This record gives sequence, C-alpha cells and structure tokens, in this order.
Amino acid sequence: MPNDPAPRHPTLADVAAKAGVSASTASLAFSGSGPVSDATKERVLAAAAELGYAGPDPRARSLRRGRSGIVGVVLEERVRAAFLDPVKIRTLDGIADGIAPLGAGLLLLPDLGEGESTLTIESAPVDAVVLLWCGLRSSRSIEALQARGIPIVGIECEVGEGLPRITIDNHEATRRGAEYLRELGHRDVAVVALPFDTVRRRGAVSDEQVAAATNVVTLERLAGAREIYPDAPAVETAASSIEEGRIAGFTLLDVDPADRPTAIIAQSDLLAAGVIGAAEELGIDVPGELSVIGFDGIRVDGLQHDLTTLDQPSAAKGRAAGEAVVRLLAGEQPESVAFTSTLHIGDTTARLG
Amino acid sequence: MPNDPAPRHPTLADVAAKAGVSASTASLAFSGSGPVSDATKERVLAAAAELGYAGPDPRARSLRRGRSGIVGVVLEERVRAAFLDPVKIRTLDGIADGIAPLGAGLLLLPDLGEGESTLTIESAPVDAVVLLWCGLRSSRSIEALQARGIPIVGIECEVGEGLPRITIDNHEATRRGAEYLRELGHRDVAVVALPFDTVRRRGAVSDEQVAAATNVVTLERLAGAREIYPDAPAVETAASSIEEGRIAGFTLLDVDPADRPTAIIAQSDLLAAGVIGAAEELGIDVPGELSVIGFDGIRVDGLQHDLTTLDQPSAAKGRAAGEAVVRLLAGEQPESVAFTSTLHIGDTTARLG
DNA sequence: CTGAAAGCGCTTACAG
DNA sequence: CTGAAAGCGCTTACAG
Repeated sequence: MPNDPAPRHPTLADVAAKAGVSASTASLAFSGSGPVSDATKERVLAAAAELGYAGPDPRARSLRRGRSGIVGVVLEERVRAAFLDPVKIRTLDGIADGIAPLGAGLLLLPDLGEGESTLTIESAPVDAVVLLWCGLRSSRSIEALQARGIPIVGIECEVGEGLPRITIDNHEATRRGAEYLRELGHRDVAVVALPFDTVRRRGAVSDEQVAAATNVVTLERLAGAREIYPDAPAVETAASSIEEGRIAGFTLLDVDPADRPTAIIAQSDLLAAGVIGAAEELGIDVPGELSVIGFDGIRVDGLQHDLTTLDQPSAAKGRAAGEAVVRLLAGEQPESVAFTSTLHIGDTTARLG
Repeated sequence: MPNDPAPRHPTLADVAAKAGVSASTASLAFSGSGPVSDATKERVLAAAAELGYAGPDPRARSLRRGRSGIVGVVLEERVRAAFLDPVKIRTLDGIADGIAPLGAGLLLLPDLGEGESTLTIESAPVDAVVLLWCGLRSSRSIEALQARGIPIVGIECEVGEGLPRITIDNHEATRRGAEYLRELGHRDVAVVALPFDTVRRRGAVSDEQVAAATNVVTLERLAGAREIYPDAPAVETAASSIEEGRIAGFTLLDVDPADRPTAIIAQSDLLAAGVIGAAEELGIDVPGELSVIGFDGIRVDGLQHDLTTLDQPSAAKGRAAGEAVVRLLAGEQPESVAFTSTLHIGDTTARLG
C-alpha cells in the first residue's frame, strides 16, 4: 500500500482562489493593512474557514517581511542549566520585561550546537540577540550575527566595538568584599571561583590557567580579590551550584587546620552555600571559625544563614538589556550600562579570633 | 542629505556569482548535503568570507525546508510570570530536557497577544507546541495549530481528541490531603484556590462562579477537597504567589475566631506560604491553631516550616511533554501520561484541639 | 477598492 | 560533480 500523500495544508492562494479574489487581496484581508471592502473581506474569511486555513504561514511571512518577532537569548551552555541558576532566571525575567513593548517571543538558545541539525544563534530566525555571560566561542557567532545585521546586546559579555554591553562592577565589588574581610582581620583567604573556561575543570588553579582563561567574570572577580589578597589561592568549579561549592569547600577545608583559610570568597551565592555546607559537615563553625562571602544576593534554598554577599541587580541588568534591544530595533544607538553591586553584611562573616 | 541606502546584506546568490558557480552549488557547499568538489567548495567559502556572508538566512531556509527547529511553549500569561513560579520553571526545565535530542530552540510565548504585532502561537514559526496550563482562549489557538498541522502536547490542558496530555491527579491528590485533615479531626476547612479563569479576581467564590470557571486544575483540586468537605468555602486568588496567599489568608483569618477555619487547603505551595504568613501576622499559631496544606512540593523561599503538601513531579511532567513532542515530530503517536502526587506530611498540620 | 507581477533567500529534484 | 528551473507561501509596491 502506498503511503498517504502528505496532507497539504491550504495556503493563501487556495483561499484566494476559493473566494474568487487575487492573492494580494486575500493577503490584505488577513493583515488588515490595506483597503479591502467589507464584502470581499468577508468572502475571504469565509473561504478560509471553509478550507481550514489558519492564517498566513509565519515562515513565509517572516521571510517576506524580514522580521520574525523573535528575540534570541544565548545561554552559556545547555538551556536546562539556565533553569537551575536563580541569577539567570532573574536576568531572563528582566529581559522579558525589557522587551515587552516589542511583543516578541523569547527564544532560548545554547551557546554551541551539538548535532548537525541543532538550532544555533547563527541558524535561528531572530530579530535581535542577547548574549548572557558569553563564553569563548561566542566571538564567531557574534561575527555571524553582525554580518547578518542582527542587533546584539551583551550581558557580562564582550560583544565588541560599539555594541551595547550591560555589566556590573565585578572587580570593584569583589575588592570591596575582600577589603571587608581584611578589616575583620583575616589573612588567610581563599577563592572558590566560577569556571575559567568553556572546558569545565575542578581544583586548584595555577597562574598559567588564569593567564589562559576566557571567562571574564571569573577573572574580574578573582582580580578584585587578589587586589587585597595577592596570594589568595583559587579553586575552580565546574558550575555555579551548591554541589560544586561543596566539593570546592572540601578541597579547601578538609586539610590540616593549620593550613585552612579563615575566610573564603565564593564567586556566587550558590557556591558560598556549598562551602558553608562543607564546613558544617566538617564541624567547622561559620562564622566562628570560617567566614564566607558570596556574590549575587539571591536567597539560597535551605541555607539557614543570612549570607554576606555582593548583591547585584540581576533583574535590572536583564531589563536594561531588553530595553537596549528595543532601541536597537528602533534604529537608535543605546548606551552601555554599568551597574553597581552592594555589599550586604549578613551573619556568615565575623572578626577573626 | 538623502538617507543612506539600507545596507543590503549579501545573499547566497551574491556569493555564487562571486565564486563563479550556480546558486545550487553554492547552497550545497554550505549545507554539505550534496556532492561538491573540494576545490569548488573552497572557492564558495572564500567568496563568502570576502563578502562577509554568514551562511544561509534562517528565515528562507525554514520556509523552504518547512521546519524552523523551534519548539514553542505557551504560557498562561505574560512570559515574565513564568519566571516567578518555581513550578513553571521546573516544568520548563523538564521540557528542555525532554526535547534535547531535537537540538531545537525553546520559544516562550504568551497565551494571548496584546498588540497587533505581538508574536502569538498562531503567528510563531514553530515546529511543535507545548501548552502549559492553558486557559480558555487556548482552544482557538489549538484549532489554528491543528489546521497548520503543528503537533501539540498539553500539560494540564485539554488539547482535544487524540492529542497527548500530561496530567497529574489533581482531584485525587487533593482528596487525599483533605482526608488527612479529616483524620486529624478538622471540620472547618477552607480552600484558597488558584484563579478560576483568565479574568483575575479575588475573594469568596460562589457556586455560579465555579460552574462558569474554565481553569481545570483549579476545579479538579476544588472538587477533590469538596469530596471530603462538601461545604468548604473557597477564596479565589489572582495568581499563584505568596502575596496572593497572604491576601486570601487575611480574608479567611482576620475574622471572629469562632468563624475561623481550623485548616486551610491551599492549591499551591506559594499560596500556602502566604496563608501561613497571614496567620503569623495575626498571631495565629501554625499548626497549633491552624493547619495548612499546600500543593506542589517546592521549597518556598524564606518559609520556616516544612510544609505539608502534595508533592507533584513537575520536572518529570515537563520531560514527558518534551518526549511526546519528539515522538510526534518523528511521526509517532505518543500516549498521554498521568502522574501521581504524593502527600508529604510536614509540620504545618496537626491534630485538632 | 482590486489585481498582475515581482521577489523575499533559499533548497531540491531533475538533467546533464 | 554542476547548473537551470521551479517553488516554499507570502507581501508589497505599482497600476488600474
């Protein structure tokens, strides 16, 4: 038995034919952007209803119009990962808010495609793109987008000359946090760092690794800490998560007490929560024996402490990015925006000794 | 001074011309899906590089190929709202996981467009769609999608005959929770309900309103509670949030103590957390003077209690929906999936008196 | 108010 | 291995 012929769906041409009008007129009847007599319009709509025509095909329309009504958001990794990180969620929330006037859809894309058929920034039908904490390989994608004339906004991401960037004071904020630890008398301070690279590793970080790193946020925050503590050792994590913080915490804390740092600067609140968890498991009192400082200012699920942290305006960052997209699409040239983080002093830091 | 002519971006035809080959050959050089000599391919790529051609236009490609590589997720309301609800986030996470084999992008769409130019389900270039807690007006959209032959999966949503649905046991689970309260000796029980409709209201709900309601989840959970407590009054909220729960809590609790319920069945954990907050503000002890039960099994930020709740597998629901999408796109006919919730007994419920 | 024509940029049989 | 042709489904000037 032969296969059924693929059920072809009616097109505007079919509707036009059925209604006895030209395709142009039928088009006008649907878009409402031209003068069509009520009678004709009615005839077209009736024909459409009869044929089960559901309106213009979005693909054809976007090709013809040159716009898809979609704003892409490029995530560092798998789309899934974004839903596990409260900072990203807040930022996405802000972006959605910022682009609201556009009535556009939000398309979540991974930074790199894995298979042949994977939808990537380069192959996605987007009108504009927001890059979120972009990694190394984004630079190629950025070139491709620019070649195609697609507006780009970067959040914590070097998008290049003349493109708006939304940033926070990673270096200065961390420096301020470190300074606070110094004021509390701490001398032995270690850093639990975000990933340095697209390649995910764990463990102590050498100077060579730092020199070769590409994750700007990680580097800026590390540099801020080392402005106060030039010799602070750093442990790399594979992601911003409580579990990764816990692993790094054990690396730093499950040693001879004499070799233990008295304070840890974690580059995210999730990492800080993990460090605190590790300390608790090892019977190390926070903040009595160990001070911990985070970054982000989110509330971490299940954490019984009021974390000392650098509170950053995640939603505002996203909103600013969304607004920049709106302006770019309107042909304007929005400025870059630099936000400031605030040191929130909680109960996870204490004076030494 | 006249405007600059809009800078036209190079097309495949330009590249082909420059390379001295036909458009078909140039296309093959990019897609790699046909036999092209290495020399020719190189020439094409060189021409592309010189012209700054970044590869085939996604819009044209998707029109021609008939697929966009995008899966749409339709949210009840504004896209923003989804990022505020942990249950939705988890479900989205599951969907992203489920469709991973597709390499598709995830497009977030509001249930209803507001402006003329708004991207809606009907005007979005999607290959398949997941409807999340769809409301009343989804039915029109569903017809439109079906007319266009786009596969649909519903999560807690009546998508119609033959289409796969992912559900949980809303009625039975709530009934079980109510039964537990009855076992604890409670007689005066009230329900704090999710919205009954697209139109958002607050306050006591009449039988007429129940009869006219369209939100199936709300109705099923209410019916489950009333199977045990047929006369349980219900208060409607405008959304699933702590603040809405707090408002409803005051409605029920800020009255003559003799008229107060001894237990409240909240239809979500966020609502339950709000109710508990209201009780605390009113000096009513939970669970001493008031038992509260939620629904979802999420951890609520800042809630100091271990909430008694009906734990539902949100991520698994999303994953099942994603997997159903994959099967539909492969031409298979996936089954509907019904999940079961578990009664988690925490410390917000206690024996009466 | 309506229609004929061109074209958005690509891909895919089909010949050669 | 390469090219000429048709066409995906629509919209938009341009005439009438």
